[in-house]
This record gives sequence, C-alpha cells and structure tokens, in this order.
Amino acid sequence: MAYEPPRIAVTTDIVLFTIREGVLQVLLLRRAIPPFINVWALPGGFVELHEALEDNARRKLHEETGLDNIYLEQLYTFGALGRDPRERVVSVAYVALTPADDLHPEAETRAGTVAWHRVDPLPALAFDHAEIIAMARQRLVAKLDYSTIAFQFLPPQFTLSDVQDIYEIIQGQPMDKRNFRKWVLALDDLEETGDYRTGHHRPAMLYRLKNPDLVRITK
Amino acid sequence: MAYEPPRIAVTTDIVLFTIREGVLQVLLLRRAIPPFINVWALPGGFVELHEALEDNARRKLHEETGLDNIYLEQLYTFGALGRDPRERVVSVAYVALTPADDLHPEAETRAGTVAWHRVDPLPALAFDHAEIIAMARQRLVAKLDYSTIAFQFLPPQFTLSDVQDIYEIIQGQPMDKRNFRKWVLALDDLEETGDYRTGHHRPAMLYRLKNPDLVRITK
DNA sequence: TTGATTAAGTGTAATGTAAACACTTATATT
DNA sequence: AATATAAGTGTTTACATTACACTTAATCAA
Repeated sequence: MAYEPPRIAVTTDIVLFTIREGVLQVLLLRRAIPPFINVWALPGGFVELHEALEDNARRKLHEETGLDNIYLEQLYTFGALGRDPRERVVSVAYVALTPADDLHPEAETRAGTVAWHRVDPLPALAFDHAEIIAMARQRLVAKLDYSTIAFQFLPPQFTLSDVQDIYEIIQGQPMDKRNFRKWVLALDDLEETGDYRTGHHRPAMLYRLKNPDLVRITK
Repeated sequence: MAYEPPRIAVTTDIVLFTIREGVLQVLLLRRAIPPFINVWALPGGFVELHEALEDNARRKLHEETGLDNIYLEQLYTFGALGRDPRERVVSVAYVALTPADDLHPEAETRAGTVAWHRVDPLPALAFDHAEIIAMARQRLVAKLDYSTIAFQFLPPQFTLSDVQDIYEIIQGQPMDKRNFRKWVLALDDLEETGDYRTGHHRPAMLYRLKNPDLVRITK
C-alpha cells in the first residue's frame, strides 16, 4: 500500500518595489474576482505542475506588468491554515525591484487595475499580503546595509546623488554627502560614463554599474 | 467556469545541526523506502492539508528524533522540476540547531537508520539535499556574525570557552581569547550562574543565557 | 607534598573604520 | 550680470577592532 501525499495549491506572491515620488512604492492589483473582490492584492498566482517557482513569479510579473529580467529573490513561504478562504494554499513570496521609469502600468489588465501604492500608508489588502509586504520591507532595509541591492532601483545611468536618494528614502534619514560618496565609490562597483546630466546647477557625472545584473554582498 | 489550480505535494526538509566531536554535524536518515532506498536523506515529510508548515517540520523532527522545542527557522523553498523522481514536490527547508547531548538517535526508527554525520565530507544524499545542506551552512555561518544563534548549540550552562569553541568550529579559524570574551560579554545576553566547572586546570565560570529561547539580531 | 600540566582569566596600546564638518564650482534662470 | 541650485571635494575626531603575554587555580604524577 503506497502512501498518497496530500496535494496543496501553491502560489507565488511578488512584492515589487520601486522608488517613485520620493517614496518607496509597491505594485498592487485590484482583484477582479472573489475572494477579496475589489480589494488590493500582490501580483502572483498559482504554480503550474510543470513550472519552477521562480519561473512562475517571473511569468506572473510579466503578464501583469510587462516587466522582464528584473531583480527577484525568494523572500519566505507562507503556509498558515486559513490564509486563503477557498482552500489550503501555500504561497512562496518573492521580492522584486525595478526603476520607476521602467513601468507605467496600464490602468486595466485582464487581472484588474494595476497601480503603484506608497507603502506608508498601505490600503486594505487581501489575504495575508500586508504581512508579506512588511517582511519584504524588512528584508529590503536589511539588505541595503550589506549588499548592492539599492542599485536595482536605478536606471542604467545615474548620479551619485541619485544613489544617495535611494538610501535616504528607504532608511528614512539623511546621510552626509561627502561620507556617502566616499563609501559608494569605495565599493568599486561603479564606473564613470563620461557623460553628465545637466540641470540649472553644476552638471553631475553619470555613473554606471560595472556589472549591472550583479547584486553583491558587501560585508 | 471556475479555475481549478494544480495541486502539488509539499514537504518539509529539516537541516538539524549540532556540534559533536569538535566539528559541525548534521542529522541524516538512511531511507528505508524508494526512491533513493538506503541513501542518506534529511528528516522531513509531506505536509498534511490541515497542518502548518512549521508544525509539520517540528512534528517530523519529533517523530524521528524525540526532540522538542528546539530552535527552528525557515531557510528556503526548493521547487525545481524533477527534484523528486516520483512527482512534482515543493519542499520548504528549515534549519534547526541543538546541543549535541540532547540527542542520541536510536540506531533504528520506523523511518530507518538515524545518525549524525560530519558536514565535511558528506555522504551521498538523496534528492537535492546536498544543495539544501550547503545553503543551510551558508545561513548558519552568516547568522553567527549578526545574531546570537550560536548559543542554541549549547546546553543551559556553559563556559565562555565553550562559546568560543562553537565560533571557532563553525568559522574554521581561531579567535583571540581576550577579545572574544570582551565581545561576548558585551552582548549582555549572558549572566554568571555562580557555579564552576572543574577539570585538571583552573575552574571555569558557568554562564547561562538571560533569555534561553531568544535568538537576537546583534547588528 | 611538590612539581608539572592544563585551561581560565585578565588590560593596554596600536590600528583601522566611521563620523563630523563648510566651502567652491558649474550650470540654468531671470 | 546677478541669483539660485545642486555638484563636487579633505581633514580631523571619535569610536571600534585588533594585536598581544602573563598569572591563576585546579588535576595529575612522581
């Protein structure tokens, strides 16, 4: 007599962060179907039988935003009883980061309304998605300190002030300009492009990442 | 027409570490049934429909070792296609820590032979369990540096040298005794018991944790 | 009982890292 | 031509980390 294991619905949920309007924002979908109809929720969906977990997360994100090839890392797996009112669902949550400019979500998609929302305050959220976003924020804040994750918020070319803005926004406190620039250049992950961004002030050197897709642990 | 999500077998795998014989060891079971019959594997098993993920991990660990109330944290979720030859299986991996003395696995249990194994070198392992153990080791080494996780390897009373031994074994390098003691006492997580451990040398003060079950982030 | 062995216990000086701090420069705007 | 704006740049101080050696109290063996 062979043991037949229970089989459980598995989903991914993606916490896609960006920096917009000077604050941290997260991508949410207004649900078009029950449960939690018309309530904001994280993008994601059921994992197919022949689909790897991360592939599912990337696919769902692509379907709902058009985004491709962005930074994505597994966050945590949420499997509490009752987190979905329909049936037992285990959800593998991911954190994703993108520069704001890369995405102007169309107002309407198949899944409903897609929009950026400030993380403070968040609207009412479906399922345990508020908890998932809270954990994702913690991870983001922690990784800022010991990795080069922050650059994933930036377009291919950026100024040192752009970088400092990311850190100040996420950490919620100003940093010393000279110390910051010394520190960020000492990482040795940046190189000058030779181009400048002009404005009605002194032009700023544009930098790029030496390895654009590499997120490195710095300590 | 309602969408019917695919349903997938979900397991936990537990990487239970201890320090024994002066090295890091991991608890393995020799599988008594296919697939991978007679091959060493991590403890764990299928998640029941009405069982929380962590509850399943604790239950399996208890069934296979008798251990209760030990330190356990979620590590990562492994969901690659083909990682189980029978069918699609998503596995939520946990890291657990215990003092060596707390467990003398009986040679035979229902699930097969249970034994401690050195992590260097590991025997051949079933499924992707070598990969899981590798990630668990990385997590352990990293957390040693920014949390009080190391104390979970120690019995209720221990000397400062016992603590230093844990760090030296896991990090694989000696540390300065005076600096280490200053640092560990500065954590302010320890208190003297007033008792001493004697040997054929000067007696050593026994310490205890102020909060035995608390693993704290230290930076 | 005495000497040898073992691990416990203890402080200071040197080095390296992080933090504090203010003015000059180059563009756009009026 | 004057003003406004953000870019760019070094040095000093404080703090944290590292390096380093001898004394003490027990057990064991002669």
